[in-house]
Amino acid sequence: MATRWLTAAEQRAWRAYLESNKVLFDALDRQLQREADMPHTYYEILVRLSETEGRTMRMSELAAVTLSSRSRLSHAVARLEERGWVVREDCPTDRRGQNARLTDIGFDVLAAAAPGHVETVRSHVIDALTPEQLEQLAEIGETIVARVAKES
Amino acid sequence: MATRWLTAAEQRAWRAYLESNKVLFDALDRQLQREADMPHTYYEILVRLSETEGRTMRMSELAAVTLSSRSRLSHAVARLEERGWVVREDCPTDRRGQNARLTDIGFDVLAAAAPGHVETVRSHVIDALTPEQLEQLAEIGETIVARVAKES
DNA sequence: TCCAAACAGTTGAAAGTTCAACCATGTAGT
DNA sequence: ACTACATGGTTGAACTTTCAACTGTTTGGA
Repeated sequence: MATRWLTAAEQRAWRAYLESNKVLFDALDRQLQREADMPHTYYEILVRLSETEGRTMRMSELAAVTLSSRSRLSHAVARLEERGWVVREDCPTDRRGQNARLTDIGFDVLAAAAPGHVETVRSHVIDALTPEQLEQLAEIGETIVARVAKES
Repeated sequence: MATRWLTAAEQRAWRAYLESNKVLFDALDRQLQREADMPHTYYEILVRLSETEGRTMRMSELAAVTLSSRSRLSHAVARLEERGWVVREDCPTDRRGQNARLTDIGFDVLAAAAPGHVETVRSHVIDALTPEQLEQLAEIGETIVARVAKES
């Protein structure tokens, strides 16, 4: 079957999406790296842990909610543990399992990093768009997530 | 000044955007890696070169249009050169300069990779959204790009 | 002409990600 | 109980990206 190449309008949308992603995550990563000495993925791990009861989560679940592979998470948590921001503990109910727990130091680090990060997200994205556009963005994002999940 | 945290609606949009990005680029990278043995960034380099007169571009310009650092591009082109997909040539008008040129082999590799990639982009994004949503996405992306450029 | 600053590009080390292989534990079926 | 398979998680090697330092070239004045 012949390839259905993108039309001009489709290309415009696709390239705008690609470009906005790159410049945006570049900026966010740089900001976090500069002000909090961590990449965005690590920030997300800390956020998820901080939002959980007991600031503790099973490794697999943490990998699932942060959308990272178990391998990636394992390496990442190893680094976070070196810094004392997270500790690993044996899971009491499943001897295979490990829990990652956010330490008090890790929580403080996150609390210190959050305002700068949120401010950047706001100024680069949230405050740049109208409420209607934010709603559209949510719809579009959710549609893509659902579609990709279905395809693969 | 007190941090202006995200409202529920803002969080929904932001997290949907984050999540769609991750699952989408994960899927795209995996598809390209599997079917064409290259990451998405390399694909973009080949595309840009293929679209240029003479399939040749100055390293700095190529870095600019692919939104990558000169260092990153330098490493990437080194790998592409090892594979014979690109060659570096001295720039005739500026002895500091280097031109990257897409080889015939590189062009063929790109031509072989493109249909599968476009098909994936279509099925995961373009065909999942309405024409209105694509237009919205273009607007949103362009707004973010302009904003980030202004901020930094 | 000479010098300082800017520019073009590369390099090596450190950090993050991916992939496949691996160990240990749990689960289901016979 | 035994076997086979699935699950939870880690590891090391290969690869990509970042960062800072570096070489060589050009440019714009004194």
